[in-house]
Order: sequence, then structure tokens, then C-alpha cells
Amino acid sequence: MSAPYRQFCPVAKAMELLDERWTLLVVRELLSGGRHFNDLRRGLPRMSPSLLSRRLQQLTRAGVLERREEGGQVEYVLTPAGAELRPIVEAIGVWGTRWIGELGDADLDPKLLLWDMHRHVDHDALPPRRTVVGFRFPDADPRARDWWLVLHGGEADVCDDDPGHPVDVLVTAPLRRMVAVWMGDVSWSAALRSGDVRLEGPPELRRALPAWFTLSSFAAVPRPRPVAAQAP
Amino acid sequence: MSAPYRQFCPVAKAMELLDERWTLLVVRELLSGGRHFNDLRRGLPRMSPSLLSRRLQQLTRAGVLERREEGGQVEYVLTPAGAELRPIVEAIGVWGTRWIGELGDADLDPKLLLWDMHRHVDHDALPPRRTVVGFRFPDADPRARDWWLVLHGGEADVCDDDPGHPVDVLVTAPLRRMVAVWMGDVSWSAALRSGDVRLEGPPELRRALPAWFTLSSFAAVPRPRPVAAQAP
DNA sequence: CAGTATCCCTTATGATACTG
DNA sequence: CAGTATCATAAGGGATACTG
Repeated sequence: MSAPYRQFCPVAKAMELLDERWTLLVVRELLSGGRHFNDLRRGLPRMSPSLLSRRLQQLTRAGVLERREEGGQVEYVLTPAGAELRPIVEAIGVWGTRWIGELGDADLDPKLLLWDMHRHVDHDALPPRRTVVGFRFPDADPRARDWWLVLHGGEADVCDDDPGHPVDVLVTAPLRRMVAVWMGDVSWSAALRSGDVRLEGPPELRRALPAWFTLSSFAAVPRPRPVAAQAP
Repeated sequence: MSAPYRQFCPVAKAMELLDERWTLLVVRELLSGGRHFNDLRRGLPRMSPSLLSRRLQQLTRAGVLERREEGGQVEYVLTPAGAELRPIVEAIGVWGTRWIGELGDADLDPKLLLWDMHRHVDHDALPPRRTVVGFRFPDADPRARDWWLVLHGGEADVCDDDPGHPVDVLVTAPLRRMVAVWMGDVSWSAALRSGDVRLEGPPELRRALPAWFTLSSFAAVPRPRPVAAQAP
């Protein structure tokens, strides 16, 4: 743990914990419903397992979460103190949505995009049978170019290998564009109209697809008005 | 700057900035009204000037604050993006107030206590003449044992040397106790009744003194109920 | 699945001194 | 007042391999 601030101010004391790299992202994963070690890892692919392990221990010691082992199953559960971090994480996300500028290319991780999408599937909007959505990001790294989302019976599975089932709708888009749609910076309809995002498959499925996903929780955040141009 | 998270998630992007040691405390100082480099330093006594300088630059680049130089006077001012960090800093302070346990001895910095108090003087409650409040923390480091607060004409000056003026009221208390009063964990009246905090001076000033200070902004935060004891 | 164990290495930070 | 310059250290963190 890094050196304490030596201030009694509760902001400083809280930041001694929350300051540390990855910590609040681990909390974000837990707030999003991650419960198992490898769940969490999927949302934090660039975090080493040893560091995740350490963070989980620190958060446990801090009283933010609890490690439960029941029948060989390990579960991490937020305590009341941990649950009260939700407004903080959300406020930070809102702030980031409003004030972080352009994303860098390195920020555009298709794995995380699919992982986030799979958590926001509106299963009630889906056809009543198994549905496979393919994603192709022509500009992405070849190894992360093709993805499949298998939607069935309230489950959503992310695959980076062909799952074998036929694809019902194929979504093709530049990665940056797809992220922009996901984050609410561009609407599905605008992205489709411009031709940046293309859908292939039966017309009724193509029409329905946008409704299968509720967007990122931050998509609806109002953006700051750009500095108003002076009226002439 | 430490390595980016490589996530497009706005929480991650925001934390790339806010994550870094001291950063949010610098913002806290700005939100509390600090405007000049050395103002900020007083609220961040353990931060080296070079690091403060670097943080100010990073925050400027991030669009959180603006450096203004007018007539040789340098001023740091929060931008709209910076001002929108207020709810985050406050939420973190509230969380810290509720969930951080006992403070360590190293957290009890009399300098910061006095610095915080001087910002929360209710000048309208003061006698209409210059008032000097002395503080003595018998258990503190000898060099930080005695402090003076000179209150006059809407100004409040913190001194760690005898300012020369006669002391109107002398407050003597264990440092931890005084911090507890300040943070709202113990009321003035309880602390005085128990004898932990003692006031010396004319009775009317002793009676009036608690009203001279509005407590820390977090003093009024409701504490979580302790886990209820099981009824027998 | 749920983590530990290593190991190296960058780099963030603290401390101090100094300048316009 | 408002910072810069310099330096040594610790250690936080990334990568990888391995275990029950």
C-alpha cells in the first residue's frame, strides 16, 4: 500500500484506499454483478491475477467486500460499505463521460466492448429462440477482429471463436464507431444511415437488433454543451 | 503519468487522471477556495512543491483547472469540468466519514486541524474586536504543541508562533479529542463535560467559543448504525 | 476455477536545495 | 510568492509461470 497522506480529512483517508491503481475498477466490476475471481478478470483483462488477488484482499481488509466460500464456491460480495461506493463510481463515470475527450486507439478494446454488451442484453426483446450475433471489426487486431454473442434462454455468451452455430445477424463496423454507438455518442440510426455500421441478415432481425441491447449505463448522460458560438 | 488502463469505460478513463496520488486532494483544496500555489501547499503540507507543481500542470492539461496570471499574480481556477468534481469529492468525503475507522496517530496533524478551522470561522459570531484563541495539544510533538488563531475583521490567521497579542481563550485538549470534536464524532459539550477539552478565559468567551467555529463540512454526516446487538 | 509465486524494472514519489 | 532542479530510493505493478 502506498504511503498514507497523514491527514485526518476523510477525503484523504478514503483516497488512501481508492487511489490505488485498479481498485475502483474492481469495485466497478463488483457493482456490475461480478462475483467470482474469473468474472472479475474478464472485466479487467489487463490486470494481472496477482494484483487482482491483492486488491481483493485489501478491499476485504478495508471492509468493502467479503469473501464467501460456500461448497467450494468462492464469492466476493460487497458489504454495506462497498455498496455505498456505487454513487461514487457512478459519479466518476458520469464525469468521465462528460469531460474525457477522444479515446485513444489503445482504449478501444473489443473484448471489453463485447463483455459490456453481454451484460446489457435485453432478453425480452430477443426472438424466442437462440440468436447469434456476429461482430466484425475490420480495423481491429486480426486476433480480435471477429466475435460472437450467443443469446439464448436469458444467457449471453461471448465467444472469440466461432461457436459453430449459424450467425443470425452480422454487425460490421470500425471499432471506434461501434464504441461510439455503445457509449451513446452516436445513435444506432445515425451510424447505420452513414453506413459506418452495417448489419447483414434477415431484414426483420436487422431492424430488431438495436433493441436487443440497452446501451452502456453512461450512454444517457447529458454531454456538456459545447461552448456556444456567439450569435452574430 | 502511470500507464493507461486501456479501457474505454469512462470510469477507467476518469480514474487515469483522478487515481494518481494527491490529485483529488489538490482538487479538494481548490474546491475549498485555495487559489494560490502557497495556499494549496498549506493544505497539503506533506506534498512536495515539485509534485504539486506537476499535478497542477496535469490538471490543467486535463481541462480541470486553469492557470491565470494577472499582474504578476498567479491564480488557479477550476474550469466547469473541475467544478463538476465537487460532488465526487464530497461523496468520497462522506464515504470516508462513514466507513473509515479509527484514525492513526500519524493522521492527527495539528497544522491541518488549525488550517481547516481557520476556514470555518463564523465571523458573525465573534466579538466585534480582535480575538485570539490559543490551542494547546499537550500530547502533540513539542514543535506543534501550541497554536494561535487570530480572528479579526473577517480574517483568520493561523500562527505557530506566539503572535504577541494576549490570548482571549485557551483551548487545551488531547489532539485526538480535538479532532474528534472537529469531525463531529464528539460534541463540544460532551468533550467539555468529560474534561477532555478545557477552556480557559473569561466565562462569557468560554461559553461563546463553540459557536465561533462551524465544524468540518463532514461533521453532520450521519454515521452508519453500528450493527445492532441481538435482542436477548 | 481460484488463485500464488517470482522476478525484474520502471517510475512515481519524497526530500532538499535552489531561483526569479 | 511561485515555482524548478536534482537525486536516490522504494515499491508498485506488469508479465509469466505455476499449483490445488
